[in-house]
Amino acid sequence: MKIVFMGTPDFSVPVLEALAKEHEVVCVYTQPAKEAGRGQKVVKTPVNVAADNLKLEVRTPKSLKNTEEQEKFAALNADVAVVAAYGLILPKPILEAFPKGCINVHASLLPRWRGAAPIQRAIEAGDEKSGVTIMQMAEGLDTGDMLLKGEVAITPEMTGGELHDALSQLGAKLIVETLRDLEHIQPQKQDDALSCYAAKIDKAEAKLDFNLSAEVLERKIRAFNPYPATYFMYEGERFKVLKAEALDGASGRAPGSLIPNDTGLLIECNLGMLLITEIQRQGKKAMPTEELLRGFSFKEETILE
RNA sequence: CGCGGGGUGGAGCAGCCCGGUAGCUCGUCAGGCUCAUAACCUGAAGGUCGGAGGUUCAAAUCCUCCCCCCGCAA
Repeated sequence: MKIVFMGTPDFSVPVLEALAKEHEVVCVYTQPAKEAGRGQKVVKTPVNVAADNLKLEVRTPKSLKNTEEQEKFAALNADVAVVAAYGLILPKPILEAFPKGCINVHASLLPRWRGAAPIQRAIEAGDEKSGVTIMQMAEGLDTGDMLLKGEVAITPEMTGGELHDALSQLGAKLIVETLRDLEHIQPQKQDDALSCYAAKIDKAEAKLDFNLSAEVLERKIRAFNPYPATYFMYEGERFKVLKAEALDGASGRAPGSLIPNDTGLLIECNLGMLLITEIQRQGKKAMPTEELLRGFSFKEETILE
């Protein structure tokens, strides 16, 4: 089949690569390269880099709302467009440009977790499973008819990064299957009553609030690992928290208090205690808390805010 | 030229501002104690202080350039 691929971050790359193996990818749409990172260098998106390696044509329009871009898109005369975390709203003329329309690879078991950050939200909410849904795109936000689904169990230790990678691989596998059997698949409507939305991750959420329970915090820490990574402030310095264990019990101290102990960095929460097991100081690499504590000490009477 | 932190024996840190024989916690090795131990005691090995220049009687410490790592912000 002739396919137009639309995607942007790392998540989309395996999907593009899988498609390129079996089909003719006539063009790749991705977000424009922009200034990013230290030194504000202009950086191409991961999909752009992958497409370059595959020697595919790349287009990076800032918007698809104008008729000129829409006509250029339609002129590709593809059979279908595959969209995976592209990051742009697709107007109706785009959705209807090709015979098979636009098919989306979404990182959740729809209708649960429509929207921008389904991977992190699923872990944060304590879901026991996540997955990928391949769907026919419609005008609403992730509301189109579903074509194929695959599940991934969320284990008690799984991080956002790990789930991301697993879903990315699964998505690549499922989109290939979907295109193979497209003629025979019966689209299924989503039950809007069961839907919920995965709001974008706000940086402010990444700061740990010890007035929450240890259990909730542990899930957030896992969900936000590796990005954007949760943190707390200690004497003006930011400490990223990558991993932790929620423990039962209480020390009787105020939430946020450091609890002296032999094991490691233990923090009182509103309910339960949090044992930080992997941590990262500013300017340092992430490391087991145990290692940091060999050369660095937190003052015992500290109460983190 | 977006802002900033850091590279010190195997690991994590201190020392650098106020140049002058390299320190702490842990690990490793040897010995001791012990029914025993990731416990305790004693001793030992191990570092051209990221690299190259410069200043100086003397540089981990001051100056210049380079390499690598990371935080913020996007």
